[in-house]
Amino acid sequence: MIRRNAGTKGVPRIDREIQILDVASSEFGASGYAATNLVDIAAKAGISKPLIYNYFGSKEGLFTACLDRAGAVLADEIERIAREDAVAIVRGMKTLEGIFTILESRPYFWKLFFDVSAPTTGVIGASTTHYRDRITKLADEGVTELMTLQGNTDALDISAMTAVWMSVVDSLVTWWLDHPDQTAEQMMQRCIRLLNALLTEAST
Amino acid sequence: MIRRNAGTKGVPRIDREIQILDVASSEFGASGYAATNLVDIAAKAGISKPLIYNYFGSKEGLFTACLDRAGAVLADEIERIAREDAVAIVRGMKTLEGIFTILESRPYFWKLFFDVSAPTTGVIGASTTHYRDRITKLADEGVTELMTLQGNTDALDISAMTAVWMSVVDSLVTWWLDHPDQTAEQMMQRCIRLLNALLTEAST
DNA sequence: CTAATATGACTTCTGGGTAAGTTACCACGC
DNA sequence: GCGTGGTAACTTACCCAGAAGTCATATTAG
Repeated sequence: MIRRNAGTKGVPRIDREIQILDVASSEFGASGYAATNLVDIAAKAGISKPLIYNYFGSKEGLFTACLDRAGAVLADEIERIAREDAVAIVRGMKTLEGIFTILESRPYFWKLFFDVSAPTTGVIGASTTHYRDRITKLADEGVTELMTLQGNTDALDISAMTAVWMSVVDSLVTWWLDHPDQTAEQMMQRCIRLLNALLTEAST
Repeated sequence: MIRRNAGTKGVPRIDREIQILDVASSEFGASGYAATNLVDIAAKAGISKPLIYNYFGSKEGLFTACLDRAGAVLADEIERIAREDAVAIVRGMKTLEGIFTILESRPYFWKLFFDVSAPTTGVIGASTTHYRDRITKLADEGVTELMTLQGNTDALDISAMTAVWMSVVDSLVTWWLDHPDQTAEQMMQRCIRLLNALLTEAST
């Protein structure tokens, strides 16, 4: 029997993997792990489902690969910024700038680590926890610095503040997604204005 | 044939519905729509799956019922607070307090409206949009007040600030879910401390 | 007796996963 | 240059577990 579309199309495995990961990350990020199915991903990538299985083994494997790629990129960048010597709010703003830059072309990266519909066990749970911890640790570090300057060293307060901070980042990225005409520079200026509005309002 | 568990157990429909909605809301809230299955919900409610279908028709119907109940409770409370005369940050804190109080015994209510794994079409999409819009409108109103006091009436700034505010609420609720021993009162005190830390730090 | 509450056992269908084969390319001997 | 065999890239057509949804029937309160 003749299979019109069978056979190699000359795309090297590494390129195809990246292409699949791009599609998968955006689908997983947009709809969550459980609501995403591999046939759709394959269709959007212009390939067939078994190719995904050849390269990633399973749905879990694919998701884990997405997590590993996104986690490495994000954590590396945030770590780089943390090594600079800014503290407290200035450090926060610098981190924000770095994250905006990283996420500009791949906004869904961030969402992968906060997907409630993904398994919390097995490799996915392990990978999620690993990268989320790595990022959270850095955020926690910055928040601890800021809180300590205020004499507040309560672990729960710091933990909650860290969660809020991460969420603020998330919301700004999401907002940016809905306003793609904005540049990174404009986003930064906006953040400064918003911060000032909050601070000056409170001082009255 | 003898069916041990068949027959009424004397539980009126309305009570059973509430009981099912409680279990379902917490399951949907914790794992997302797509990752939740009705057999689990039935098991946790101590009933059989067909009873859910008798009362709610479908998985969609059950989720919609969860949304309608949670949405009404949340939106009513936030509207009530909006009618008070607090403005700016004070209004924000009062809203937060109201939300915490409402959510104390049912923290998953909030999550239902921000479930990316839920369908965006059909009755679920309509209900989600309806309540989310109702809540967002009130948030927008409060943020506009605050920003106007600063002389900032830029629509994009207000829109971004609203997104950040909603996300802050979301993150606090999520954090609370991870720390279920905390009371609404403790959450409120914590928020006040966090706000102060931010404000005093910035003024130095 | 009747209506409401309730279930066991079924069907249907979606979506994860697989077996087996097709096509293109490249290295190598001649 | 030219068969030829090995390998990498790729697909069709299928299997099957599990979750959505249905039906006929059982039990009991009033």
